[in-house]
Amino acid sequence: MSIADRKERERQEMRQGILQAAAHLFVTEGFPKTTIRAIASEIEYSPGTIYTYFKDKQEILNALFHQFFDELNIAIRTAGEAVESTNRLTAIGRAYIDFALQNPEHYELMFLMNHERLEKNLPDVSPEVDCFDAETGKKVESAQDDGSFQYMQEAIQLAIQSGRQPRYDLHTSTLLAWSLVHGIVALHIRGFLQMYPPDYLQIMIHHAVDGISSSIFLD
Amino acid sequence: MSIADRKERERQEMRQGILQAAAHLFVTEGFPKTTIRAIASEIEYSPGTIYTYFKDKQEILNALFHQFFDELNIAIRTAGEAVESTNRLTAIGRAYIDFALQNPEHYELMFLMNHERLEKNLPDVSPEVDCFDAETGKKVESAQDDGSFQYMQEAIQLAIQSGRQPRYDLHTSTLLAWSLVHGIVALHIRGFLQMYPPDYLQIMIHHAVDGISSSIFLD
DNA sequence: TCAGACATTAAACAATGTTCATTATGTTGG
DNA sequence: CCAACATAATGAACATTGTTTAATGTCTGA
Repeated sequence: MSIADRKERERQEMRQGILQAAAHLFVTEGFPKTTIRAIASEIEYSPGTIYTYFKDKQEILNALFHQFFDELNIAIRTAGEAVESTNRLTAIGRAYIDFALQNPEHYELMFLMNHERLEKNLPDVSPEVDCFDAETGKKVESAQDDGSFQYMQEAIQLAIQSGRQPRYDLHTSTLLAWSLVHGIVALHIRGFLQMYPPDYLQIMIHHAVDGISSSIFLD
Repeated sequence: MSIADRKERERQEMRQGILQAAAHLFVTEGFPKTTIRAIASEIEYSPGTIYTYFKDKQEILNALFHQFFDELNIAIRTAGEAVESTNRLTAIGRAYIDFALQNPEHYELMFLMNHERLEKNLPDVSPEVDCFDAETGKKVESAQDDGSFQYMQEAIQLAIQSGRQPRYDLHTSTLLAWSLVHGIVALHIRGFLQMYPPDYLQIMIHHAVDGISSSIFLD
């Protein structure tokens, strides 16, 4: 079965090549310029060939979507593990904002764009939601436990276990923390913070990172 | 000059008709279905006629953009003026979230979509930024003073003048408040909060509205 | 060797935003 | 009232999208 293996390998390499070209165009030229024809041209194939490896354009975006989330997760966890659990939430927030500001096109595809046909598995963000399930009444354990959001939730839980006084329940705290950092970078990327001088914006963002903790903890 | 007046009036009526048709399509069918041809069909004219009244599609979106911001501003100010200044910030936050959740397509166009060619005057959101100007060193008074963001900033200032202890300076406080509410609704509209049962999400959002104050005030 | 599976391509398709020559209509000056 | 002109509306056409397909080539497996 060696030939079939090679074929499959070549197929995956082609897929990766297409994804790489798409990601490159996406980052360097922006989304509108990332057309099927441009991707095909980048890898020096005809447009039709793309459809041998991906069902449609959305499937390419899906793949990039997951790929970018993996990058975010790595960045978040790396930053989180580098500090002790008491500072973890702040470190995560800082890493999240840095990721978004340094990879605005990634963040665009991940959180800002409207995907419609995206299969919203969100396999790498969702936290476990085991709070009261409305229908069955029993807790539902999510199979997912390696997402950034989940990790943020764990960091908050660790802080609580370390003695910090939470203002709200765990899920609400996590939502507030996530909303705060997402809100800042989303507004910034969309140009709604342009009226602030860059230096001052940096200071405000720095304060905001500290603000994550103070907004969800009493002490 | 009565005939010229009538012509100008008819022209504005046609513009309004086009905008109304576009807004209707936008809300009922969503953005992708809001094509020039669909708008033209809605008002029973040929597609080319649209270009007699608008330079291109982006100009139509610009007009809707401003129109929707006017609606948001009215909603915010109405909610704000209905309560005394101590509760104003919370009322504004609640109104902001309600507007976004009840008019997701509006919010989509206003804050979520990527406009690129949009002339970012943002004539109805921006606050005055009179903090230290990097170049000249002197404060720059913005001509703009009726935006929702500006109004939120004033509400925070009122709260401070009423004796509340701010955790950060005024601009940072305003940014945090706005980021928090925008973050929540942006994540929700993009489907990132789907794992929460709707009832529970409502409770969290309710907590979040209270959280605006507690995140920027010490007391 | 040969038949079938597969990859690649160019061409074509439909739908988009946009432009343009043509037609029609209404306005204005004499 | 008529002739010239400005303007608006139209349908056809254009370029650019994503996508499909028939044809061609290539490679694999028996």
